Amino acid sequence: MADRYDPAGFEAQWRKRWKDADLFKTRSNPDAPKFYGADFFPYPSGAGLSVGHCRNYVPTDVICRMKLMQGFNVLHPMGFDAFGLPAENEAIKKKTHPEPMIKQYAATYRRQMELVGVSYDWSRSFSSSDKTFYQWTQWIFELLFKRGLAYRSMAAVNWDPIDKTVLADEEIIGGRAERSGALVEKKYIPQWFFKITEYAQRLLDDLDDLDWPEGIKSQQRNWIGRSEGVQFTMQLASSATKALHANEDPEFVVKNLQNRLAFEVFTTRVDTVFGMTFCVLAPEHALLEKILKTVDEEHAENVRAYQLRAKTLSDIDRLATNREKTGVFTGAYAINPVNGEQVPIWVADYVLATYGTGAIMAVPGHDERDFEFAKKFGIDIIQVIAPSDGSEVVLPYVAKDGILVSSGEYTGKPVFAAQSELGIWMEGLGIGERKIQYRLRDWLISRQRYWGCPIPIIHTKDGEMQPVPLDCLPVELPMVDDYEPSGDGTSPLAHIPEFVNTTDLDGRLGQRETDTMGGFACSSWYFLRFCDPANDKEPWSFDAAKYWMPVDCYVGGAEHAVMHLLYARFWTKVLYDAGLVTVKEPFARLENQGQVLALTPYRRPREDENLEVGEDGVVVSFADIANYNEEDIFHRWTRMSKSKGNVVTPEDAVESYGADALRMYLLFVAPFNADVQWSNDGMQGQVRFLSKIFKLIDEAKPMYFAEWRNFIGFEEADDVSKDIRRRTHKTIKKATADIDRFAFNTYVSSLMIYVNDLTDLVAKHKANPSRAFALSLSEAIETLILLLSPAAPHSADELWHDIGKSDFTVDVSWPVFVPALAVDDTVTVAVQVNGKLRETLEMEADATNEAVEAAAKALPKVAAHLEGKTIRKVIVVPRKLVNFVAS
RNA sequence: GCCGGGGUGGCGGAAUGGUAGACGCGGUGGUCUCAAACACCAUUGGGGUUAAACCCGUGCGGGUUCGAGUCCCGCCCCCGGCACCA
Repeated sequence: MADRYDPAGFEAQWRKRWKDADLFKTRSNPDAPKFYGADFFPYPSGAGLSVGHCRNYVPTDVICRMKLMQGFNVLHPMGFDAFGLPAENEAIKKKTHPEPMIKQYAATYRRQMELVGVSYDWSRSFSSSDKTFYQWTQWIFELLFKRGLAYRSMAAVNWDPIDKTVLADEEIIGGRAERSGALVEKKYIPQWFFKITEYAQRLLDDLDDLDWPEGIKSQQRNWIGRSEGVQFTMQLASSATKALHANEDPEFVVKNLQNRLAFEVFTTRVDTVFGMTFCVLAPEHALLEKILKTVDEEHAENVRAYQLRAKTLSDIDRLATNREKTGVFTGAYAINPVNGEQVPIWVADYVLATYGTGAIMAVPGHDERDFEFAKKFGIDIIQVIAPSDGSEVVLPYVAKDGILVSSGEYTGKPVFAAQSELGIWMEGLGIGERKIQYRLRDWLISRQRYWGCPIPIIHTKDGEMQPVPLDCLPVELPMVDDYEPSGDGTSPLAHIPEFVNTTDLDGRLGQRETDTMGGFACSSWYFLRFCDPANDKEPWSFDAAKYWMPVDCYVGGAEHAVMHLLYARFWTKVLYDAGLVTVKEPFARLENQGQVLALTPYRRPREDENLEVGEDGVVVSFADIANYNEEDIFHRWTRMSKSKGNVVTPEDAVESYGADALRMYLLFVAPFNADVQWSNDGMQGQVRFLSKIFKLIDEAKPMYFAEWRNFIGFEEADDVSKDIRRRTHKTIKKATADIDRFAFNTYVSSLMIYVNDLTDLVAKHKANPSRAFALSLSEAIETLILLLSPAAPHSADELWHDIGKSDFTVDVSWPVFVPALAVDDTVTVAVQVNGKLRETLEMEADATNEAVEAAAKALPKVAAHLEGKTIRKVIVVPRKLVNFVAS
């Protein structure tokens, strides 16, 4: 073996051997447990992979390789999220078609993934744009349609005037399109939705049992946004009857106003209902039309003008933070059902048409927003909740800790009691009900774009919608030259007569739906297809999904915390309800990797320059730095991206340092979920470590005895051999547990410690090794190589081969921890006086507490600190610590 | 503002309530070399000392405990998400 570590000399060779042996083909040993490890479905961008992407794939690979060695049947697949806007936009830009383009990009991704030695089973790979895949995406769409979970509805959508497409709410950041940066406009067109709201409660409840990061679960909970409250009816009082009922019994009033105009309000604070001094309708509220007919012209005019303004205001203006409240009085009044009081009805855009009922009761005494509004327009503000301790408060008092005041017969009741009693009272009267409201909206799936999965629906002459018969699927995306957005808001497919014109189930002329599905549809079930990717009869066989699901470990970026994961959970639940899968949740465990940041040079902007959003300087290329004054250049850690020119590719890294060094570096540099700062020095450190291992094994090889396992039990162990075995088994325990808990940095560090220790021991004993030493060293060498194998598989196989083995390390059993061999003979005991460390003490591991205490007390330093003091108490933690409490 | 995650040497980071700073990077000194790079050895939280002893140290202020980076209370700062959700 070369004494210099030379990855270029062996890494490629091993990759070829793995491929020739079809080493990573999914195995199905009937007696073995299964492990399904998956990475998020990547879009294969034209820029190719950076080392940043490897930060996702390498750790998943490590845990999958370990599971493989532990005897699991491992499903470790990779495929490509090929449909969607990014691909389409790039193809347009490059004046090519997305189909061949994406194929080529995917091939590059695959080549790069193979270059770093990731153990995917490529025989199971597919792209979401493959007919054999999207046929089943359509199949599932129809399943949803038939179950009443897919519907079409006229809806205000977010129109991106640059991409000329409709955006989901989630694709908009601060009123601008996430991708194009365009100011988003509103547009009304018919849209397809999935009824995810029907699953809101289950999506919320089932989060509890998932082994996911708390932050992600919490984001999903917020997104679903459950709130409990009361929805009740507000009757309108005409201005003529305004004074009429002022002092009458509320129940009488309510009963006698049944035929009037009315609207519903939802509140989570029904306990504050006696504090209502006005109510507010959203400008889009349907009832306004009717209300305006009952009021004088001046008020009606004002309201109409306000409605118009609200409509033309872009979302960015309307939702701008800290914006002053606006609104107008309608001239009409509504009746507070609990006390018969009449309150003015206002229109204001701080009430959202899309949440709750689009109308609220306003209690300025106990709600910040209502308070602000009342203050501005001079509306009464009254207090109906007071702190339990009787203290004075400044309104608005929004805390729920308190009792009701000035609230009729409810005065004196605690907030929580009043909430439930008022709810029950209203239910009894039939004017309201206790209700649960969700913030979650239905999932908008339509895209008016070409490059997506066609929605398999036929519109008949009578306006009926029929699902395309299952045996006619897939509805193929036609291969056309011109697929650019039509710019009129319809899909490019709408302009292809051969596609649109078809016959319906009854043989009459019909038209195909021309919208395509957003990419989230594909990524909501691809993990099921991996279970049975070649199936041409059904999307997956029940048994295959039953065997492999759920994904045991799902790894990807936290940026998909809400959308992808929520949608995939939703589809899984629907499929569960349909009896097609046996799991209610697709991903048992989720891990989010951190990003890889690169140090990027910037220059200070010139005075007249406009900066990119969120930037405080202009990116300069590394080559250009020399052209600027030193004081005008500064560096930032930013995400690697092509536009910043700071990308390090796997090719770069592998060429300079080797694939294993790259893998080791990514694992070691920081905890898995933390962002890391790319460093060539860090890479060099891993090269150093790997070459240390090669050197160690080269040194130890003369003492290596392949049959150690058959003899080690019969040889009397000396202190050194016991020591080696102790270190070996402690390292097995630590490495195994660390990989399982995604603590890859400490896994690598435990190997470093192990290598350092072994190197010292070998140097010390190689001149005169005992037989016991050689045997335990042989165990150590094999263990080291095997423990290294998931992280640095090329090196491990090279070393394994070098000590005379002919199999691949992934085919060898993972080392087994033997607790008895890891037990310490002697331990270091910390000796404290009054909690301060004064000395340490070597003791036999089985020394009694008394012996330890006596030995500790006898230590000169300890004795000095105890001098002249009385020992009040002695705390002995066996094998760890003695603490003398003295004064 | 609300929700979530964090704040530990020059840097990345270790640490079931029990020896803070494992492991690595960088630095310093040395060996090798004509020289450099690589590599190797030693050293490396701050103060203090010839060397020790000793003192100070995990964002800040309190508390619980024999003992707190770790638990509790109150703040400050950073990162991510949501943002008029009634």
